[in-house]
Amino acid sequence: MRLRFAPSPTGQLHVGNARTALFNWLLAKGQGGTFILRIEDTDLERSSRESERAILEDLRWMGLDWTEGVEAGGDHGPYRQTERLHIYRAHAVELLSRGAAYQCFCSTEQLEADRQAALAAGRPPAYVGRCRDVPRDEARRRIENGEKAVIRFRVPDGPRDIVFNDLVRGEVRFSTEVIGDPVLVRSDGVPAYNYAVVIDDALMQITHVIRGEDHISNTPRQLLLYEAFGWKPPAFAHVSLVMGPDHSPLSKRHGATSVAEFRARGFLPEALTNYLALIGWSPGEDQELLPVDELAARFRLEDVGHSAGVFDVEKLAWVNRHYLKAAAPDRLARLAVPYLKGAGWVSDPSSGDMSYLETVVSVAAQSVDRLEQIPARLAFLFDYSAARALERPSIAQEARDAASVIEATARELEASPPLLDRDTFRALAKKVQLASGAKGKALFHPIRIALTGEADGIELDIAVPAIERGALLARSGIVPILSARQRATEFAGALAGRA
RNA sequence: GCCGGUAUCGUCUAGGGGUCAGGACACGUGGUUCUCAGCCACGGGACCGGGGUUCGAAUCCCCGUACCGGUACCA
Repeated sequence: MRLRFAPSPTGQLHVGNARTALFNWLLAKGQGGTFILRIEDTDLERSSRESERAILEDLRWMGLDWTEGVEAGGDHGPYRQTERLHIYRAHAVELLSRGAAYQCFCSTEQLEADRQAALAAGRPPAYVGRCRDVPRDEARRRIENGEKAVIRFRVPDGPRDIVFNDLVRGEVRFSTEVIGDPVLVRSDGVPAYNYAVVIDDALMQITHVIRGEDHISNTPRQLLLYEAFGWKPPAFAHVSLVMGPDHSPLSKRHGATSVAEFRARGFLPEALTNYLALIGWSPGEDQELLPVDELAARFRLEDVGHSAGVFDVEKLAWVNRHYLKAAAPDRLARLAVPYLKGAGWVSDPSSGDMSYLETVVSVAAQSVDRLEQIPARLAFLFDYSAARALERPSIAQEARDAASVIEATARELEASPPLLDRDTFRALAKKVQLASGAKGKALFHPIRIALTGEADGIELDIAVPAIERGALLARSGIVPILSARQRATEFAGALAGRA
């Protein structure tokens, strides 16, 4: 079993295409097949090496590795279409010599006029075949005179149904009557998609073509080409497209659409792949969250749904939360560093800094949707300011009402060693309770406000020791973290100053 | 216009001639926690419409409607 993903390097890898790539990869992985990566860069104006590089990076990030193709090599290369021009040329010459293809000199203006006329008459706007019967030597003469021509495939005469068994949709049928002679080679000598794809899939011995539904009506043309060459066509499977919430094709105005954007927002690759697999396919047994090798083991084309699916960012976020909770602390810390740098709190973390970050990041990761939200969750550590907190009316109000708790906290902390674990913190809270008479919410919430500067956040039992350990960090690649004692003193002072 | 495809809760889906039409996300209510998030429990919510076949249709067939794709010297 040989499968391929063949993107055009004309922009970022779109999640819809990523899903198509994933389906190919899952099938190859699950069935012990080969997954091949080919680059379809025949659109010279829009293609770029930069896009190709970005797409390859996105695929690798998702874990969709290939053992044959661009940058991997293989026996059926080259794997970039612009490096295969000689191959397409040779096969076009063969078709021409057999009369299965012909040169067409029609101008674009003429073609457009034909199209409008056909539309007006209620006929399919297919090429009328004006140049079909230009004699071979006349064609040669015109070419020698410098006239531009495209090479068209000669669709066999007479109405005939082209039928194929689509592995996800079942039998699909098209009449040759609605198929105009397709352009194989453009006037600049570059092959058109429908031609290059057939040559490549055949020569690369692709056995299963899994692609987007937008290619389904190309399939009969391609089948005709396989027939003309006497080649056995691969099996085809057309998967539905991914839509936006309004059920129109997923596009920029729906927000993020590319794999790179989701990565930048802090989605984990295993979350994206797991979620993408769930659009139009179900692993069964009411299970949804499965490791990728398990997905591959269960994946079957026959189980792929027929209808288009809406991309649901909320559900992706839920899947991501699941994997965020499962991720190893050292990995989370590493992944969070760019975001913490972005906030200006981390520059060049030492190994001591990293082990500190491991503990705090992995706690923060328990309660966010995405890595991008981790800085906000950890702002209490790196960006504490009593004065700034008290500028917020609700916090100022609560602090005034609980002034005795805050003062007691500052006083007790003066005499206390650092609160490096939850028990030490609890013991201090107990002393504050005895001194102030407050308990429960009236006790802990003012302490939270004074020590974190925020009204909500991670559990105090964890937050306070994190503050204390941060304050003890050697001068490092992390901004200084104020100790609980400093915070309580600063807060009580600021509160008294305002009164 | 023509050709092709598709249709189960708001969304992703399971199922499929007789089911209380199942699960997940989201949503609502309650519980838990100093707080947010989370977690737990409970709850509301669907077979596109019309015909036909059948004892019985959401399921099979036909028609319609809606949506998506194609109709390129784009892929």
